[in-house]
Amino acid sequence: MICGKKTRQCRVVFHAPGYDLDATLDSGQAFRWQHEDGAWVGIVKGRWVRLVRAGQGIRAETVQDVTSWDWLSDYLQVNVRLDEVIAAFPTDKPLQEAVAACSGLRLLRQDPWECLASFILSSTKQIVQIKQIVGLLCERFGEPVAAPASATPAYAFPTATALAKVSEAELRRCKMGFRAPYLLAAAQAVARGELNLSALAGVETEEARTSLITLPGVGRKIADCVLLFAYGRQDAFPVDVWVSKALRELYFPEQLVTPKHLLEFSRTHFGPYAGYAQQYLFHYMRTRYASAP
DNA sequence: AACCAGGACACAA
DNA sequence: TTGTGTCATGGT
Repeated sequence: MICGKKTRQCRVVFHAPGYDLDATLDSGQAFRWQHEDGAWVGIVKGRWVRLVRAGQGIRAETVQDVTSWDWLSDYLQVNVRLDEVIAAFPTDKPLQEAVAACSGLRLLRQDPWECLASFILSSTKQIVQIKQIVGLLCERFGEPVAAPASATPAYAFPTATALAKVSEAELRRCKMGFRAPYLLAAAQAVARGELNLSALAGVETEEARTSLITLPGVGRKIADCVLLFAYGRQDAFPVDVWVSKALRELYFPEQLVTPKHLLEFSRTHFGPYAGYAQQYLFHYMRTRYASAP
């Protein structure tokens, strides 16, 4: 680890051979990363971070001295043995093709509140639009975060407490439309302690899912996103329009399959890392025609 | 310019 | 239990 004392900048390199930053940071898990001249800039746990591939590793830069990098290695999940995850996948052709096409794609481990709020805003929105909404939300209601002078101003993701005080009309000005009352209700539930997000880390997946679904605007799909992307429940399998399309086209071509059947299939077919498999299928579907002739 | 987007919900049948 | 309309907004 090398720290530049004069500039207060601090750097580290995580050994992460094969880690695909582009796929991971831009695959609809997190919505705050921006691609800027070959690097990814984002805010993690209230810190400005710049990430860039460096040989077999990922170089990270912050603006403040950092004594421990656990917060970032945990977020990026650089220590997860991806080969073991993939080795545990079923060997069916569709999934193997997805794995081959998206090699190096990983699941992140995000902050529960940011993840929950972001996915409340995600319903029937394209990823670019979700990024825009989240960006506006942070700009208007998030605390300023120290960033390099040359960088654009940075803001932390607004806390539940901060958002709980905001009016629905103000939220709607962030272009979130009918999702505004949902976000506000979630913020208030968390701020009041009616929903303890920290406590969810210690309960069974099904119980955590039930708790999340009590929130208005949070159904099975959004709950599973939070369980998978924030709580590391790798058996959670969010089925959105893309994953639904992937399952239908790749596993049940020319067949009528109910959503319930798809959910049942997802629970039984993909094994202990079903959530990981889900992310590969999602990204595969979204990118497979992108570079086609 | 229609169509669709990492859905959820109330209500109908 | 399963199907349909609605919600708000902007990209493609």
